Amino acid sequence: MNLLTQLRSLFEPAVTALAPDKAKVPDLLGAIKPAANADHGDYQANCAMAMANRAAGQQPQDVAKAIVAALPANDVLEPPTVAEKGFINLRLTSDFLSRSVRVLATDPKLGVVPVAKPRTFVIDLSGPNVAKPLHVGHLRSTIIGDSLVRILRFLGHTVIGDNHLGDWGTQFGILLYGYKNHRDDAAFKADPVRELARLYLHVRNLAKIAEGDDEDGAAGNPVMDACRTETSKLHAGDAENVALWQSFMPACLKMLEPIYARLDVKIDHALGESFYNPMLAGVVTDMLTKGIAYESNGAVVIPNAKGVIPRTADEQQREEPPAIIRKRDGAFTYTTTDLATIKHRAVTWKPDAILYVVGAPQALHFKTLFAQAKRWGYAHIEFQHLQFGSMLGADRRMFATRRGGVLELMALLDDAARLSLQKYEESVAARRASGRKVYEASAAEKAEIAEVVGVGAVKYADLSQNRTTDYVFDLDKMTATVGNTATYMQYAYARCRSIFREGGIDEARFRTNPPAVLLTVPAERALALQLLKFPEAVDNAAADYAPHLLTAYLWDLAKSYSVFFENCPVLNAVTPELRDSRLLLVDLVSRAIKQALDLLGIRVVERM
RNA sequence: GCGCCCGUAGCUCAACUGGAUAGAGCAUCCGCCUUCUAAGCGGAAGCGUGUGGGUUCAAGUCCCACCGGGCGUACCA
Repeated sequence: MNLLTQLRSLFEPAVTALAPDKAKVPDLLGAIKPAANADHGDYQANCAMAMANRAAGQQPQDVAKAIVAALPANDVLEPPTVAEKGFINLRLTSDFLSRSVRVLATDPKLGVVPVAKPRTFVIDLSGPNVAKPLHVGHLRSTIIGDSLVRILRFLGHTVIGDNHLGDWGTQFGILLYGYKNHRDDAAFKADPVRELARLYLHVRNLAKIAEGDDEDGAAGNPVMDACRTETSKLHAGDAENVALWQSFMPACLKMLEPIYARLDVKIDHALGESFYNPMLAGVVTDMLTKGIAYESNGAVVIPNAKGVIPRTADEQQREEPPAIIRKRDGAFTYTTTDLATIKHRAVTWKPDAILYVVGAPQALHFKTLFAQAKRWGYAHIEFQHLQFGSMLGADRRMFATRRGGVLELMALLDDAARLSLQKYEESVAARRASGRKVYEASAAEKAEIAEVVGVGAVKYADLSQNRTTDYVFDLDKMTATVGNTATYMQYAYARCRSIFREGGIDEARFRTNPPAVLLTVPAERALALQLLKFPEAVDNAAADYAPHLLTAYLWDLAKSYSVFFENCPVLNAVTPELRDSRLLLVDLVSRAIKQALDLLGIRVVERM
């Protein structure tokens, strides 16, 4: 049960009775929120200020008092206090917290109730270009998308993860050109993936010599022109190119498996650009027929989001460009593919929403795409471009394959695991030096810890921020072991488990037949409140499609637990009842941390 | 030129449909290991949110202008 929901329904009758404008009641109830400052209580109701009719001399404070007076009798809240400016401060009763936590212990979903109206989401995530190793630039889309899949699914929604592979684009023209002109047969036989990656870079470099830093460039670059010709031939069904493409694909797809396995990411479908290729001509025809697409300068285009196709030089200066869906040479574009994809998804899965977890540079593309897709017949679908900033190299420039030296994702994870192991060994050495008890992990356990902590660190670093700004990639910061990091949460989890292990206690009884919960000191109360906020955190993360709201919750929870851990002996509690109560809290904390981390796609270890 | 995103402590970032004295972590300084894991805990110091206006009972949040940065801007994806 979501605490906020409970509080809002408690306030609803009083606020409805006193609100001058009944239509605003939902907004007013929305102004009940967690206290900004713990000194003010657990929650606060900020509705009185907006309700007071100052013109009539009504003071917010008086309205607040009236609301409080009209609240139904309940044992949820201590008597609310009213602040000078009209804030109503709410503090949950200890009894309510105790009871609620005890109930929570029996709930496998930790208080999260399935949504009343499940929706169907398609989440477009990861989207690597096959034929090239994944690099750090794909990290964000993959793990943010995966986390959203997990969160929405946990809430009871139907979620379809779809990996829109780049398996048909210009990079295949580059590969075809490279393969035909520069291949090393022995290398291709030995490791096709590496050889294709080499060819890709090699051709880029050839083009770069002719053209400087511009990746694809305009007509006139002989190498890129040749590549484009290969792409066109492939798209036109040229037998040789199609055969080569087919021979490339298995290796390309196989290359993706280990990285997804290591990231613990499972994507339901991988319908790439090639899958949609046969539908593209039909899309263009249909859009032309329906009067959505037009011919312009020899190409077929759809209007910009405003519905305009700027034609004059002056218009082109002021307006956003249209999107080309069929080029002058007859080739289709990724806009065409995306339109076909929308149609296919709409027909196949009948989604209520399609979420695109794609970088910010594509904002204009999606703006145009969504606007015209709605006109095309998909106005009932919620389209969201969940954009994120680019990862920058140490030179503050965007990572890009063409510059070479791009950190491949596998290598990144190797480095992260290695760094994590190093930091773990240092920590163990320090503990040993100070005479502290040290858990002597076996080599196999150490390897497991390094992997779980290292990969977790990389994921958490990304998921814990919701910035649309770019950020500089810094592995050392990502694998930091202090502060708001995955390691801190994993450590808190291990400390929970350690208590049960040391005490030789089976946690099952705390879930099936929970003992009474005693909240005797502030650390226990704070922990209980934090545990009860888990559903709220999941709801918030889902509502905003923002995993970082979940990491913020985890951080608060783990911090509360660390304080509890310092102040509250569990196994040596003064009475058996208090011991049981605290064991219940510890078990719940471990479950909440594990569950929240799982929703982020991050694993835990029992000891570290 | 036009459009989008962004600008919050030295650094990295929060701040939930505008709401109380803008919060964390890192780094710095001080303190805490005979008790369940010190990858921990407690404390100190540090910003008034790029600038200038405006709206509002209330602005980091909304509006306008400007400054600074990033990205995009019809035949790459």
